[in-house]
Amino acid sequence: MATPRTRTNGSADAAAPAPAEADLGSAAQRERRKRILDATLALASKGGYEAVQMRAVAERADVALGTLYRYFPSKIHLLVSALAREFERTEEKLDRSPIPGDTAYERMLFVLGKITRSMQREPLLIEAMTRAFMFADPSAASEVNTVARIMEEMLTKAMHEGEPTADERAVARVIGDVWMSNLVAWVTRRASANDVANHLEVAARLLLR
Amino acid sequence: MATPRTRTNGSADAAAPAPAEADLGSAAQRERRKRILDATLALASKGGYEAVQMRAVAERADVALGTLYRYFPSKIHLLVSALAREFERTEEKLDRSPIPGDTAYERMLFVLGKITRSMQREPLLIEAMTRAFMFADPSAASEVNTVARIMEEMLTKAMHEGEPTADERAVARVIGDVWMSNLVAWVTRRASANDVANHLEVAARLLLR
DNA sequence: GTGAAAATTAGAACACGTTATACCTGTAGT
DNA sequence: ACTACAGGTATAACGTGTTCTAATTTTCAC
Repeated sequence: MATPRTRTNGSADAAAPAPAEADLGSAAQRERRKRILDATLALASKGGYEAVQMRAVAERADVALGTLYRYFPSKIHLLVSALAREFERTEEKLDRSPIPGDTAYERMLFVLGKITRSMQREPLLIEAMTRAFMFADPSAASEVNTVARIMEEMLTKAMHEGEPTADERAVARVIGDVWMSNLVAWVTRRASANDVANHLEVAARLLLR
Repeated sequence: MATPRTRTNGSADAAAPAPAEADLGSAAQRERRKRILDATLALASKGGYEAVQMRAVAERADVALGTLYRYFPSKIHLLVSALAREFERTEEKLDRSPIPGDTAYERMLFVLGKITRSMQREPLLIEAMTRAFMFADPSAASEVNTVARIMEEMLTKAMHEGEPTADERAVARVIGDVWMSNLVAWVTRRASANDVANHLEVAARLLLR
């Protein structure tokens, strides 16, 4: 949701639509939302999930705690929304320059490598956003879905331009699944960045010949 | 860890080995541990992640809160340990009777179907354990690893008996990754049980010909 | 059996996500 | 300009995971 919602005191709002991206609201509101997400990223980059404390975010974004909750109804919504914004930016960047590589396999590896490297650059940020994504409950389904959709789009486009076949879509989804599982393993330090890269490469090879 | 640890007041004990399964400790301690895990399952089955409250677990298991924390240093450790125990039981059951099917693909689908159906039988329990698994931080890496290892074993054995090749191991890992991602999607209600089954089938087809 | 060490208990205390309360402010409609 | 009201602020309060403290009980070596 881009516009703060009037607080309906109903319980879980799993059903609330929340178009996930539409710059509704006044300029001041868009500005506030941006400050909140920026504060979230800054805190997450510095200290990971636990450092993203709602009081700290509010203070850093220069809004009241109640306002923070009006914009993002939970820490999970907040972090997953931040992740969604980052993914949107990443996708835009990817769209701007063509993906090098002669085969779908090569192009896929290129995209996976890009994401993996950005992961290594900001480990705490990734830890925070990954754990929020994975911990999300149905009330944040919309935000989580946005992220999942963008990831699938990026991986689908990695293979080639234009409409993908059903199988290509399936391959992209599987690789996305491998990516997410490995992200989780990486966050718990069960897998090194190298392990992640290797597993992704193997999966791409198995699926893309 | 099977035996309660003396409380070393160090911070994160990511390094603590905790052999993950060795029935050390007195009979009374094993009994306490069992009561705690049983209480955890009961509460999770009835109300999911949020119903597994540490005070409630302690009361139901008839131990003091401090004792609960001595056995399981966090709610995450507790739930992931419960998941590990369930997985061990599932693996034993699978080991007892041979897996039907003529091809690796068919046998894989059989095993996946088994796990998927048990998931539908206890949705709240699965929700609780999945979210804990996904949210885990490095301090619970050992417990999480136990679960991941068993899952990989089960999926590897699904293909055929005996030592798997490197590629078979890789295939099992990828299918495990798909499984975990879909569990997450199912927990947030972004995917129905049917979606999960379909995605697993497609992944198995793509990887096992 | 006895005493030391470890485990257990009851309960207080603390941290942080979340909710609630009471008041203030800016803006839109008249 | 005036008023009404949604949005914002400051702050208290609450719930649950986690930690701490001070007994008490159990276990184990001798």
